[in-house]
Amino acid sequence: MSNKIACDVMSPHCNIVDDLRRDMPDRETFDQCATFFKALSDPTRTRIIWALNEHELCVCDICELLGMTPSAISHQLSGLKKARMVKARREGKEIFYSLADAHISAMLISGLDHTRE
Amino acid sequence: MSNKIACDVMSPHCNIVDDLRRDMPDRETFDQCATFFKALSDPTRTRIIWALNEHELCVCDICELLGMTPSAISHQLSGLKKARMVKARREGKEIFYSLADAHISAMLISGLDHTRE
DNA sequence: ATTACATTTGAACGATTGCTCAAATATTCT
DNA sequence: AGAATATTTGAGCAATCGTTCAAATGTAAT
Repeated sequence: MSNKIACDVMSPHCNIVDDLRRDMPDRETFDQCATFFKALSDPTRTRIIWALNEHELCVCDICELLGMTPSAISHQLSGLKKARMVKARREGKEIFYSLADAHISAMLISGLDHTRE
Repeated sequence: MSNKIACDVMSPHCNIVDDLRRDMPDRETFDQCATFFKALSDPTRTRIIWALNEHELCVCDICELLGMTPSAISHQLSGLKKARMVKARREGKEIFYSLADAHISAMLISGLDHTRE
């Protein structure tokens, strides 16, 4: 932060800011929270999550549904898996994906609801 | 999409995919939904939204609270405003920001709850 | 009018993202 | 073993992101 502080330290809202600082969750909480929302911040991922919420699916089902490359889908799934939003199960040559827990789909649903006002 | 389709069109999950395709909301719905979540996908923005949910604040209050430049905060606020998550009100030299509607804070709160397990 | 303060703006930057492509890996069938 | 299918992996690339910096704008006080 190279600029000097924008407003006077003795600003009238000084105590409000102090109160907020006391109550505010720590940085790491916000970091994790933002990471969680990031999983839902791309339309390809929201479509994948929507689909997996309806049905366990293999990579190739998702490719067909979304009209995208196996590679593109696999990359996204691996990100979602690393974020623990999705889990995988092998069955022969296919790998079936499903949602890791209910929070994610609940969040997506309420995001979709909000979108449709 | 330049690769050939990954799996056989006559795959056993063919009807499932067809069913999903029928029920799936359209692309634009997912685009808007992802845009909504994108607002919450960065820790600076989640902290701003958290703070505004507690109190209407001017830019400079937020700067002080987060230890960031007015410019950085202003850029983020302008993004949030364009996404209609935040509204502004001028009072003399200061501009006070507050949340545009209750959905946003509800979403953040449940994200934070999920984060803390 | 001039100064001071609060905020915005736009260019510039390094970092990250989402995809493609080609190659690798894993599994099944013959 | 060898071919076929399903998926993953890593490099590469354009696009976007979040911040900084310098300059502009808007408002109030002197």
